[in-house]
Amino acid sequence: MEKVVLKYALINAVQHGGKANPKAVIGKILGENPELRPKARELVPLVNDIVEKVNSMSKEEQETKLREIYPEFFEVKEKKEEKKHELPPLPKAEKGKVITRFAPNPDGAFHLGNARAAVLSYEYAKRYGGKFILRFDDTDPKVKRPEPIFYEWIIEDLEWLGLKPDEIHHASDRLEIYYRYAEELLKMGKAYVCTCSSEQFRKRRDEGKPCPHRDLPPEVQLEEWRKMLDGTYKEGEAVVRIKTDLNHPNPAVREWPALRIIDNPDHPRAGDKYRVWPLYNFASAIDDHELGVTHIFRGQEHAENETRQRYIYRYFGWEYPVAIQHGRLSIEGVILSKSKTRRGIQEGKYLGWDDPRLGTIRALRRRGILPEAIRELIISVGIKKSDATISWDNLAAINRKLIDPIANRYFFVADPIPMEIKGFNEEFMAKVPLHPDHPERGYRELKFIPEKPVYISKDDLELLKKSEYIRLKDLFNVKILEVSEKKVTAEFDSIEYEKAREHRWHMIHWVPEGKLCEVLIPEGDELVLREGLLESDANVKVDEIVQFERFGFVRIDAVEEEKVRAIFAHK
RNA sequence: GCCCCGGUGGUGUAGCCCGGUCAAACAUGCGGGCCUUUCGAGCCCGCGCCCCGGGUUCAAAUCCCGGCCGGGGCACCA
Repeated sequence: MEKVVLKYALINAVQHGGKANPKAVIGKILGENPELRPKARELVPLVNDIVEKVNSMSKEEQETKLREIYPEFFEVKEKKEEKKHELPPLPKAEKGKVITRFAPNPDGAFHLGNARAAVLSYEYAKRYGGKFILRFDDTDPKVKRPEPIFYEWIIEDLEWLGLKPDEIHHASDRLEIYYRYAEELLKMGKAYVCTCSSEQFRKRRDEGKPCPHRDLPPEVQLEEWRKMLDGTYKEGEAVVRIKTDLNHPNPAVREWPALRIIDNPDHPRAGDKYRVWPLYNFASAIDDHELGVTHIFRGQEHAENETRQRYIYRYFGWEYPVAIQHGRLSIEGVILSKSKTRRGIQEGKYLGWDDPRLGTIRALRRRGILPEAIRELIISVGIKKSDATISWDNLAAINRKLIDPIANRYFFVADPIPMEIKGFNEEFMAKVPLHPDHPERGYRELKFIPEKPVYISKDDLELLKKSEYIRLKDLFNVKILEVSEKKVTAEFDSIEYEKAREHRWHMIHWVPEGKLCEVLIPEGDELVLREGLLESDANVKVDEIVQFERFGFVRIDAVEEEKVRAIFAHK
């Protein structure tokens, strides 16, 4: 045993600068030799002893000794396998039998926060060879009123993200189904029609007392239910409640409401055909069962709803799906809230649901974020109950890796300033690859003409003030003579790139002439507009993601006759 | 007020269920270097974390209790 202890003590000492830590040594020994665990108590003094001896040796002695008793230590080493971000296995998941669903209310655009549930649902369904269902939970024609356009957008955005649903359902098509189950529950005495005012009801509920309608017989309940359906009761006058435990510790789950009346719903799909509408918990509970959903992914805010919905599952003897709640996902400083977004659009602050400052999927797409980047981000964030606020850097880093190889390079000069160059009297064609790592993609050409200025960016002015020489990238080296906000004067120095490198001269981009280009840069709540010149040879197309060298990656948003508009993605 | 969740470097995640191989991993960020006709990419080095306090144990990021902090729910919203 002493030998074993000595070995680990030496290893520990060698690994940690000559000083072994007895606790770590014991841990290591017991970790790798579980059969010694019962003897832990005897081991401690022994280890302390040996560690003390080891620590009094010099580093060289330790190493020599270790080499002598355990030479393998020096052979193995390294081999650090990188494990990819991967989702953990799903509980109770059987191959081919996993059915997940994404159930948005089409009352606003799909955003990154919603995407978390969608991506997880899709990824797991795919992983287990199951089915992914899109269900529009559009049962509130009043407060969170669905709008036709969002039904389309959600499908579009989902497909853009690569999450094509296997089935699409609309809760608003399924009212008859909810009615049937509601009647069933009324007959079973598990639900009742409550005509209390909400204040009255809340008071009783908080005291744990039943409402007077609760224990009326099923015949009466069905009679009342008719009156809800046929219009005898008006909006706000009656509601179907699910019986629960009146003393449930959380008053919020007691006797929760299942269906209510909306007088003139004017629902975008169902019109005025129905006046009794289910609430979220009722519709969702019924649908998840009816559609055979096995695994539910949803936000933490729904944790309590599971408790509510389980009552129905218990009454019908159904098995509740595996429900996984995740925390909220947001991006640093980006507004995701539908109501705030809507308000901002109405006030004219945002350009629309795809304003690049927003966190909607459409906005991210418009900025040049790739769907894979969003998926990767969400998968790396994983299933966690705590909220996650991702930084832009993080998303940008993932996205950059994806777009760097595909984005062609161009020179864009923001806030151009003319630079007059003396001392070079021939035309000179700069030939620059579209992508430095992929010359096979071709070249772009920038022609220098004597007597005509080239344009450089105001952003580089500081650099020019500090340097005596500078290289115009892919052209030649110049000596700076005069610098002002209006004009820069320079003198040709040399052509060779090597000279610039040798002297570590800074390199800036430039443009002999160009087309007008504006770049929209989202900066927090501001949308900064930068205007400048894009090299005239740039054959960019709408939707293309390119890199403006030394400026950043952008997505081309519009190409007009005389002007290109781009949206800034990230550095 | 009542009821649920959570808390690991600046940020995000892994580890926690089942205590030891965690002197805590990965990515991003930041600092430095190499390479490179971009301040891009790539490569190398460095920085930086278990919310606090008790308890259990030979041993706690991990289990238990208390506190603090954060998020969410308490709608005839989803």
